[in-house]
Amino acid sequence: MDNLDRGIIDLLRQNARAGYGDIGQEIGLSASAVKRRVDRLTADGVIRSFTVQVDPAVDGLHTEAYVEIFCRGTVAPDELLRILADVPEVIDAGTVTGSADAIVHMRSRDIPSLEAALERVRRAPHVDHTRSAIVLSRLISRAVD
Amino acid sequence: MDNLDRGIIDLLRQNARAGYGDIGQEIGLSASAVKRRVDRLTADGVIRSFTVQVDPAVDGLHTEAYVEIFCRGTVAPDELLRILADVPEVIDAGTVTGSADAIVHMRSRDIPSLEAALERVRRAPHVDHTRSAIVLSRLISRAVD
DNA sequence: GCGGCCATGGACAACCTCGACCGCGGCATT
DNA sequence: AATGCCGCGGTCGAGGTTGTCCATGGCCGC
Repeated sequence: MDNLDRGIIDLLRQNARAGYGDIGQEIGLSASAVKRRVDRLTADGVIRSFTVQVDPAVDGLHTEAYVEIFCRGTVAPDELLRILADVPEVIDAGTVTGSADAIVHMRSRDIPSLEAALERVRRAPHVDHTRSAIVLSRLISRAVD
Repeated sequence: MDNLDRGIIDLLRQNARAGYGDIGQEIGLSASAVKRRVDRLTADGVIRSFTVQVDPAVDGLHTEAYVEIFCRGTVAPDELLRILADVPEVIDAGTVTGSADAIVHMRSRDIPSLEAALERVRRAPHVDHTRSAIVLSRLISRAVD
């Protein structure tokens, strides 16, 4: 993981379909050297996946919420992960400091489907209650993963 | 925007470097038809960009937090946007229902730099106070934008 | 029915990918 | 210093992919 790798990743972030030759020309490497490095970065898990950013409105995913999860007793992160992994509406989630056990970012088609997804989380074992904040207007969306 | 387009986007989400021929075989279209549709989707802004998902730990961005922002009086979303756009640690943010005015997802190198970024937000005009939940362990990270 | 419109599939040249092979430089061992 | 090893980059060529062209066929309004 050197400056060359970082340069390759920067370029791929801008355009993941860029040719190896083009990338190489940019950072001063041959096409095959670039491919080798990209393969290595992918195998090592540095590059998790090649993907596309799609306009969320097109998916009809207008409705978002941040949900705090409060559990009964102590719950291992693995437990929470198993619950949340089954809910596709969950975009990102993590256990947190503070009174809540976890915060979950959800995105859904509309309020009813968001409510349905929320209900699935609420019904999970150990989950005591949740506290939702529905997103009114998205201000910033810079997330890359 | 039909089922074919949706199929193409689904496949590209899984692997943005997939060949047009492969995609076509999957959804029942020729390579050229697929390319045309991808070009159109890109031109129309449905596909915003082709990108890579990189392990955040590699960037040294280990530290995350969800921050609720409470303002004095009423603040227009534009105002909040201007404040938050200047803070690169902000990954995503939105105004929300509930007692907080906005929720902000931040990612930073370490606690001190997170604190510094938080301080910039707190000092902004109209911001009364904030409430932070630092992420202990990331459970899910499916966000694509 | 007819013409225009649009999307598809096929064909082909240009281009890119990807694996094999080779050379170079650093490093440890002898 | 010489040797062998290892990682890394360059070059090359076969095979696959891309991107453009054109002909075809469905669909709609006239």
